[in-house]
Amino acid sequence: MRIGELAERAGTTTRTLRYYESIGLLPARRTGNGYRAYDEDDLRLVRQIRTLQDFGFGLEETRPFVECLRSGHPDGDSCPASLEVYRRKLAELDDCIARLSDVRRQVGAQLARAEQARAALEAAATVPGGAPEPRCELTPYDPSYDPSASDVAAETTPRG
Amino acid sequence: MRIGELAERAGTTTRTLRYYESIGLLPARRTGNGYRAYDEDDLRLVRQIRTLQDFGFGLEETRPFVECLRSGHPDGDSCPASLEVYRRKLAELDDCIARLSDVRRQVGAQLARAEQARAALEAAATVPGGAPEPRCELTPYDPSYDPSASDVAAETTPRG
DNA sequence: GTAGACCTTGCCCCTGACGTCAAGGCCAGA
DNA sequence: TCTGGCCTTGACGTCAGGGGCAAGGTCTAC
Repeated sequence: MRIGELAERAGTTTRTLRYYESIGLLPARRTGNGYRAYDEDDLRLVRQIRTLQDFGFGLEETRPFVECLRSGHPDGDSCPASLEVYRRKLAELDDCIARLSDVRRQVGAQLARAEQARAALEAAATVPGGAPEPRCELTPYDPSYDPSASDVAAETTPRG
Repeated sequence: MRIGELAERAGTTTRTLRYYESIGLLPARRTGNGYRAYDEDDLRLVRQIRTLQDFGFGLEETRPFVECLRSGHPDGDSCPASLEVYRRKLAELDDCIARLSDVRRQVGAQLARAEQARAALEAAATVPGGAPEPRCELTPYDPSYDPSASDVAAETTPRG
């Protein structure tokens, strides 16, 4: 099949598939006229990649799974390198969740303190204020708390 | 004070302060020769920004706090807009933690399943007597796989 | 009067995962 | 033959938060 069909069947875009090829993740054979040619195995590779991406894996982290599938294994996680990525990802997730929980606690404490201070002020002088319009922009969570830690989970990017 | 001193006292760089000015977060007065001039209040603003950044706030999210300080309040979170940012951040954190926890659960399940499948395979392969020796950790086109992998004692990354 | 530290603006670079043109090639149907 | 759709490569933009360097201006100390 050609790139348009693969993109449609895999639920992605042609631009994405060309990008995968450009980083060596999904090489494509070519037909006589230069068009990319894919088969059902390539469709499975793309689906494996997208599944892992939904888990927040970066593209580089999907590489062992893709290689595993391409070498003939029935599942992308049948190989030790894939299991290692799983384990590293679990450790990253645990670390990330712990840090976020700590930040949540601190921000919650700051909010409580500031709200109490405001309540005290407003009790002193009752001043009606306008409702602050909340911005509806979705700001993604920032995993770069530690600049040397590889990041995880870009779930808030509208990809799906 | 000039930009170099402010950067040093705030624990950041001159480049960062110029960047803040370029996005309108920290405007600077100018001396006759064009140098940026800052005072102690600006130092407090920068420290407020850095504190919030340590919590994972984006620069845009620090803006209400900075403007609150600049309008004369003793704390950056004395204003309703700042409180609103706190609350939105808390909601984001809760959402993010929930999603990451769910992903963690799913990845953990995948790992357990894949490990069991491998154990079964190796048990079956050991009975005939050959070493399993899977060859899927080869990643031929990958000069630098994970430059920032911290620990986990990654032994299955040959990388060359 | 000059060395050297500090300042200015401006420009290109990086990450990740693509989106969005632009200019042109290939092919099937009317 | 024309039209329209799909394909190609290439280049630039995005978002955040700056890093790094160049060319040149300014100030201070010796």
